Amino acid sequence: MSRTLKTVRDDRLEKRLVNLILTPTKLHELLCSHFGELHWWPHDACYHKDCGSDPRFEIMVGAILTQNTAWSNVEKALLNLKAAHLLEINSLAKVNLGKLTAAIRPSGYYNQKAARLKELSSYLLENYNGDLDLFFSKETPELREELLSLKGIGPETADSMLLYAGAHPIFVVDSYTKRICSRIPITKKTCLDYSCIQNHFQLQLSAHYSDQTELVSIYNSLHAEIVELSKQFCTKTKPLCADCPLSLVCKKIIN
DNA sequence: GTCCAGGGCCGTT
DNA sequence: AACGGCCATGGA
Repeated sequence: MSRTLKTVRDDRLEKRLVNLILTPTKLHELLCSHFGELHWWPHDACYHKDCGSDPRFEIMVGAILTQNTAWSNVEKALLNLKAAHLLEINSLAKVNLGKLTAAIRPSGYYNQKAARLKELSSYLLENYNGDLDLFFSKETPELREELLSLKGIGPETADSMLLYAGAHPIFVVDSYTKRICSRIPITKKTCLDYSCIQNHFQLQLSAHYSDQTELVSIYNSLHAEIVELSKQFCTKTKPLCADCPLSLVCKKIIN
């Protein structure tokens, strides 16, 4: 086979591939039409109501508690914390470690997580006098670095806090998102690590939705949709491809 | 009984 | 840079 012929074939293949790549915008449209508009952080749960504290701090606490943990277990811990009036920066910063550990026990990894909550609340108290308005008013990249500098806060936890508590335009990548990206190619080159996926989603979506408030809303709902998709269809071991809202695109792209 | 869930840290290669 | 072990509960 001549070299030119091979190149032509490769070009065709490449063009086909480009057309078949699932963009984040398309993904959102497909999922949104199936699930409807979702907003992920469970703000309708009972511990959110009348707790007399800042819901933003509760979201930050939840972000730490849910690390590699089912949300149902996190709810129990949050209810315990609420009952003990610990969903507040000042009280959490000064509560004794044993009491805190006991309260968050149902969420698992309670020794680590207790230390992480202590670190977070102390940091906010000492550096911002517990003022979350002040804290979240900083620029996104700077804020992200600050959060990442705290022990126990990695990329996903930091980004969850930025998006869901601070309404900053940051797309959260979790194990579900990575799973979807490993099953449906979203770029020409392989893109599976945290920052590659995040950059790609943010670049593509921010070009498509220019309004910042709308962008925050899109990041929020798309993440929620990815979680639902993964839980209901694109499961870890035996995915239910037959009923999946992405089945047509997925088949087309992979085959 | 086994697997898994909205990670992240730390030590080793 | 990449990988493996570790942390721990509760529901399916």
